[in-house]
Amino acid sequence: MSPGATETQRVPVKRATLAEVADALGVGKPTVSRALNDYPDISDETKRRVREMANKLGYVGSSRARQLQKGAADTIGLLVTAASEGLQSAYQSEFTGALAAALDGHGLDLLLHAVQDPGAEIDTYNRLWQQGKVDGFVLMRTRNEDERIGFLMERGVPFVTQGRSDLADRHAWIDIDSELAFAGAIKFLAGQGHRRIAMISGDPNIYSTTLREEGYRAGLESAGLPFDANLVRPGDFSAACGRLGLKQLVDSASDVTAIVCANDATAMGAISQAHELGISVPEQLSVMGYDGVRMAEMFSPPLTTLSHSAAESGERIASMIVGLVGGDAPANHQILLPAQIIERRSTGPTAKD
Amino acid sequence: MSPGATETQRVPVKRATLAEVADALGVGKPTVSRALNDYPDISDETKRRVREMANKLGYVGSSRARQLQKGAADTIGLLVTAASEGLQSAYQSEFTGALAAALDGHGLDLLLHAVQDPGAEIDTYNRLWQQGKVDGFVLMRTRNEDERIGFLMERGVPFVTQGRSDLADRHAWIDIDSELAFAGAIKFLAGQGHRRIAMISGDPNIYSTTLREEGYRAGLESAGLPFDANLVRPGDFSAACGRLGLKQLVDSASDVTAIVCANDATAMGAISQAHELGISVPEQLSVMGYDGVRMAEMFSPPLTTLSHSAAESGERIASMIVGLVGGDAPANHQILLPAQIIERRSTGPTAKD
DNA sequence: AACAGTACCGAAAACGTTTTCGGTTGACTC
DNA sequence: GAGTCAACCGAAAACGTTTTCGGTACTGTT
Repeated sequence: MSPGATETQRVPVKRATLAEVADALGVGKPTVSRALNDYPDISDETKRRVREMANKLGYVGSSRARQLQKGAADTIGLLVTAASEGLQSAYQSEFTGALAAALDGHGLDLLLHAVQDPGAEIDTYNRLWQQGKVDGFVLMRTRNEDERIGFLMERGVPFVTQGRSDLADRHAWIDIDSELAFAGAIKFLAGQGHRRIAMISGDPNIYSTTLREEGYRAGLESAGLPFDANLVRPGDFSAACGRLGLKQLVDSASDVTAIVCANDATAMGAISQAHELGISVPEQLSVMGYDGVRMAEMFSPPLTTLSHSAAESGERIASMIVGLVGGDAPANHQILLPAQIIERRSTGPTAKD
Repeated sequence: MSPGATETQRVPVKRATLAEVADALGVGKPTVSRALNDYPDISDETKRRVREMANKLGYVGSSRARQLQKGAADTIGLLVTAASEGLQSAYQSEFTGALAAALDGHGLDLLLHAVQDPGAEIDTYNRLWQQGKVDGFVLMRTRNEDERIGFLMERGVPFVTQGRSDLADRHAWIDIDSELAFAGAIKFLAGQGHRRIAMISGDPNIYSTTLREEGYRAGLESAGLPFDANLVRPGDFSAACGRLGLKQLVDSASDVTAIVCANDATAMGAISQAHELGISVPEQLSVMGYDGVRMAEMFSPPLTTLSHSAAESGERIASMIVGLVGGDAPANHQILLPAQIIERRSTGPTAKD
């Protein structure tokens, strides 16, 4: 009804400020601040009145001013490199979603940054930290000689890695016991009669790749099977390398009856290639994945895989980073979670033998 | 080697401040500020000296203080609802990665927030905006009666939606012409001899779902095929609904020879179910997806799909939101992009007929 | 020699919180 | 009735930038 009604549409509604709430109530700013933050030295009656008025005015404190004063951003940074997998990988994105949800539970937001130029990665960590846009970081997929870890450790920046590293005893991490998992996978396959079990591995720069290969090797050994270097093909966690790896294995080692893959995407690629080559899964060839992404269940055939929970990893990491930002020592925050075999229909007893 | 070496580990390195740079140079703070921001009223010589010293001291301006003064956060918010697909969906996560990368190109960061309780969604938009943590939003997957749109419009908050809405002429959006795309898909399938073409649709709450169905219908009409309501099955963009939908179609309309799906995940689910039922794709049944996610290529059989580029959508949206935050009128920012058929091996000429 | 004009720079205010430190009130003790 | 103590609140400073507004010094003009 007011004459200026039409204007309100475009005018960016001015946010209420702390001083306005204080003035409206005839009290001081600190009183309002402390009342809203539930300090003990404000009477219940005053708290009630303050909250009421704040509500009435639609007051929401400026996080910008709060950040400046408190020195905290209530935000955790997560960098993905556009070049490498980043959010392209199913597991990584499931994990990212879970992490964001878990952080929300702690009142933290997640700052997602995609770095284009790999050379600018460290700079970006530095900038986000120095600028004060984040209170800490989560690092996905630790790498061999991971320079990010040393960089952040030197500066005392709180961070948690997903995956161990060479410096694992000195920083916070969460990881899946992939070594044990792959050893278990071999045992499982050997138990189904497989004798020639190949592996399509992951990106050699990723720390966990070596562990997975060692698990494969250990599993072979404990099953009394010989290790044959020709049976482990390099990869990069993509579906494409699964296709390629399978092709190579078929050409060079046609007696292989089972393949374990570094992750689900690779396994799907391998199966897809097998189908094209007229090899039926699991009748002629068993294929196993790792991670247990949602899509694995819907693949054809549904994928047998080594599953671990992105939601749990996300929650544990969220708790950890909260602790670290609060001043906890990193060495107290190290968790190794197990993966478990989910048997579906991409594996089965071998026909040969 | 220095005696205090071990201490540096934990001491949070104090960040250099603007005043320190100014003092070190014997100039005033505004000079440093303007020099670093390349204002014209600072001599080149002074700029050089300031930059040099800033570099030497490792100075990186506090974005907290800057935000408070400038009133901008240089951050765009993206909310995903944990309940619905969120980052679980392959296309959504590809798009999110692309968006983050594109925003980076404009000097913006992306704040990713996962809302747990759907009822708190609007509150979260409100909070992030009022707090000043973000300068604007990107909304994924517009819904029917999308309350977010009205809420943000009323408050003059800059935002871009991915997908149109009832209020499409009054806000900024980018969308794929899915109606045209699905009509094209039907034409394509009809051209291969298919006469009974079914559809497994998407989440009925999502705005685009209706458009896709209308495209299906229009395609049928222009191919001279009758519309049969029993041939369109409801869905929710998941692989699970693809499985279910296919099962139902096989049971109730066994003469169907082709199916278009609301997205790739649904198509993969449908194919996986078909395989289990002993139906071969594409010999007995053609299946088509939508979105063109990366995994589609690696599926078995590789998926014929209506593809559109997440990277392009991300870039266009990034440019748009930059403009809007800068004060552009929303009505100038509306883009409809085409999808194109990528023919792979999940479709083929029908055997019947 | 006085003036206008230009190029460069600095003091102080401003952004909106939280913290520090002290001040006022009333109840309670001896 | 002076003194002590708790409970509650406010003025001013602080966080680290950017903006406003003006000031100085020099150049060139009359």
